[in-house]
Amino acid sequence: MARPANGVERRAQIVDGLLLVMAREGYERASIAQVARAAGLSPGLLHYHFASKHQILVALVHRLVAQVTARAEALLERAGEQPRRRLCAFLDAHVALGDDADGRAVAAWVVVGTEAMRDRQVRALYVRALEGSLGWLRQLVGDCLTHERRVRRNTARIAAALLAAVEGAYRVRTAAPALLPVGFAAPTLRTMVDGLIGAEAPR
Amino acid sequence: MARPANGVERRAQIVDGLLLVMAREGYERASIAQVARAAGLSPGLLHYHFASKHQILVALVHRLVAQVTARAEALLERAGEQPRRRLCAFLDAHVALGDDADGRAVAAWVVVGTEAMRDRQVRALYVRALEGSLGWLRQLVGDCLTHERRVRRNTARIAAALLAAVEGAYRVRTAAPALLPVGFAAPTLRTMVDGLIGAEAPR
Amino acid sequence: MARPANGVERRAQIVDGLLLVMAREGYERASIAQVARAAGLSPGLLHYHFASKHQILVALVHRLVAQVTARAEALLERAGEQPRRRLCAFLDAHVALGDDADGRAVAAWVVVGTEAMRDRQVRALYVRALEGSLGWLRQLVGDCLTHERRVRRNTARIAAALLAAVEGAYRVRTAAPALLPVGFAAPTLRTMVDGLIGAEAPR
Amino acid sequence: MARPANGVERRAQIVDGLLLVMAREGYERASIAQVARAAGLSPGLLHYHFASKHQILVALVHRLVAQVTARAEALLERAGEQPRRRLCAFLDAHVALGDDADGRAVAAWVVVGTEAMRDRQVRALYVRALEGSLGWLRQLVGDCLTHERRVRRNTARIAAALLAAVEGAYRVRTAAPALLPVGFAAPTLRTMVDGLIGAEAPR
DNA sequence: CATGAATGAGAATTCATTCAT
DNA sequence: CATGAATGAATTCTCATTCAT
Repeated sequence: MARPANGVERRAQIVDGLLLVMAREGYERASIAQVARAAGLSPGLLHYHFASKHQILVALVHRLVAQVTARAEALLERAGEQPRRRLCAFLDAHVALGDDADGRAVAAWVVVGTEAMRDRQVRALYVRALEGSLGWLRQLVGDCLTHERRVRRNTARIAAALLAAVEGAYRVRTAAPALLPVGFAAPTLRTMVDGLIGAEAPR
Repeated sequence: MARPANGVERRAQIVDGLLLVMAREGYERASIAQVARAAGLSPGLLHYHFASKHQILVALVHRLVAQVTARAEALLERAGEQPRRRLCAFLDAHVALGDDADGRAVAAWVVVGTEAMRDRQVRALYVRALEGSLGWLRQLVGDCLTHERRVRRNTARIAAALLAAVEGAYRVRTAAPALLPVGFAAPTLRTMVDGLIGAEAPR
Repeated sequence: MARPANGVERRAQIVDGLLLVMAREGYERASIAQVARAAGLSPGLLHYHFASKHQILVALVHRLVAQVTARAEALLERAGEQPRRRLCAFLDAHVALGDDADGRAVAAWVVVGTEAMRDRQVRALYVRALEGSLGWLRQLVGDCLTHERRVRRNTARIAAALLAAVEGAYRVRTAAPALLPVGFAAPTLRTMVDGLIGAEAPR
Repeated sequence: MARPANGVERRAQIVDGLLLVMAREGYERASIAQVARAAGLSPGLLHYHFASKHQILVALVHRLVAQVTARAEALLERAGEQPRRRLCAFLDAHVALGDDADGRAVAAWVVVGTEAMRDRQVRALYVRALEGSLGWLRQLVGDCLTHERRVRRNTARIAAALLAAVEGAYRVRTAAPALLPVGFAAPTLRTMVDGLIGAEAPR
């Protein structure tokens, strides 16, 4: 047999490279050469495994979405049955990020959101991801309200507020980390949950 | 006099051009030629009035900040004395945007936030702007709590949550307008205010 | 005023450069850098005046067609009324080419014909040019037959035969000049005319 | 035995692949990867059997020449002794091509002719092929004239005219099939034969 | 023989910036 | 001030060729 097939690993390696560079430089300035260097590969190889730089970006978006989804599932698993705990676990999965890798993933996600403005395919994936999150949030918020015997009239609005706060926290932390330091977003969102859920009238 | 006004107008025209193109294409892809066309000027002239493309971006950031500041001041002026009304007026100044020009300004602001990741100067301005907003929010939230005789322990956190929600609303609306349509962010933020302020314990 | 507008001349210069290089190397191998050098311009300037290499090719095709058309018109003008002389003048305009510039134009035309195989736009222009020639040939051949009181049944076929011979003469001369030396194609085509017209039955 | 036949087959397969792709894309744009795919082989294998892409082209030229030669011989065989019939049989071998494979071979031949402009080796083969055809045509035209007791002064010219018409018919049919549809070239060439031979003076 | 990953040179194209007019 | 032509570096992408397996 020949040099063993390694398409999957290489692609992952390349996507990692883009993640790394993009978190620092943004998408446009993440040149193929830089990404290749970050991945420890030759520039030509990137185009052997991906048709275009754009396709690497698409693969990266897929990966970021899968990552946060997996994280959320894991935390929900451990969170048990209590609705408030589940809601907070879901939010933690998104914002309670600590190490450098997380920071870079968040930065990359911020860049992705901006690229979504002008790129159909990225936008479609980005919107789908947000829709997914919004769906989860509605479910989890609704569960809280039901469990606490409160009116559910504002479920959608509360979910949207939480989603916006999560996305905003990413942005703020990435560009202005001093304003919203690591470990600050999670309790802030808990305050939001307490306020938003707690303010709903009993049924 | 060498007509200094002309310089000011021209600069404003150019900044407008960048705003327009950047809202569509992002910063890197907003070429000088495109910006010049959008501004109705010749490409060479842009480098007569600005030393570099980067300086146009800096001027644009200044302008976006000034715009939203002016807006907030105007709304606060009209809001009267009632603290809740003042807080909501400030938030409205940020998110209750309706026409196309506003949409483009928001999109440009989102791009600015992403450029802040990699550009010292833009970051400094962006952070200062967020700090300014955060300061106002702390003040206004604190006023509400004081006025309603509630504990002020969570003031900073509530302000941060509102700031994140505002920035997040920009992002979501720009890339996924269907999820957070125009006219939706403002009431959502009012729900947040009601929840976050109302949940604080009486003093 | 600024550096004087010179778009037309520059474009012509660039098209000349492509003609020169393409006659030697073919279209694909005629790199922008080579064409620029041949034209005495910087590579970037080619893309200032043309959106793409392909557009230079299109402009070149237009020019080659215009050139041979002008040539044919001039010769027909001088040929007078006699139908045979007019037909031969038209054919001469196509094949009685002598100097180096002509040789390069013929070589470029051969390359164009091959590019027409895979390029819509070039094909459209090439086909239109051949249709034009065929139209003229039908007219001129028909005139001969009428004037000599012969049946006109084979007009189309004779015209097609002459067109094929002309295009074939280009090809053969370009790749194998020894087989069909300069100054040989014209009398050969006269022989064809004599044979093809002369063989038609009297009416 | 190390299965030498395999090598021959593989080489033929590869040449087929080039023929296929080249008829569509031209030589430069026929990438090794495409040719390999068309041949159902792996890219690496092409360079095991051929030292370079160029060598595949050379092999293809050999094959195209051999094919048309074999075709001509077969038709001459069946044409019997009558000189006119033999001449027409020879021309038919070249232009009376009907199926897709023929069309592709013709297209490839057109490409070869253009590559001959800039490639010594290809030019040598192309010229030799044309010389061969021209030799045959001179012979066959001469036989006709002799048999019909006509002067042979124009033999070379008539042969050259027929050769040009054949090569031109290839070109026109490939790029502008509507102008010279399949099944049209053969009778057109017969008209030429009739005209050119018939016009020669009796001896 | 066969595979397909890997390389690196070179291609077209873009574009901020400069500058002659 | 204003123009738009000109430059050259950087970028993405292609591809013949090599080579480890």
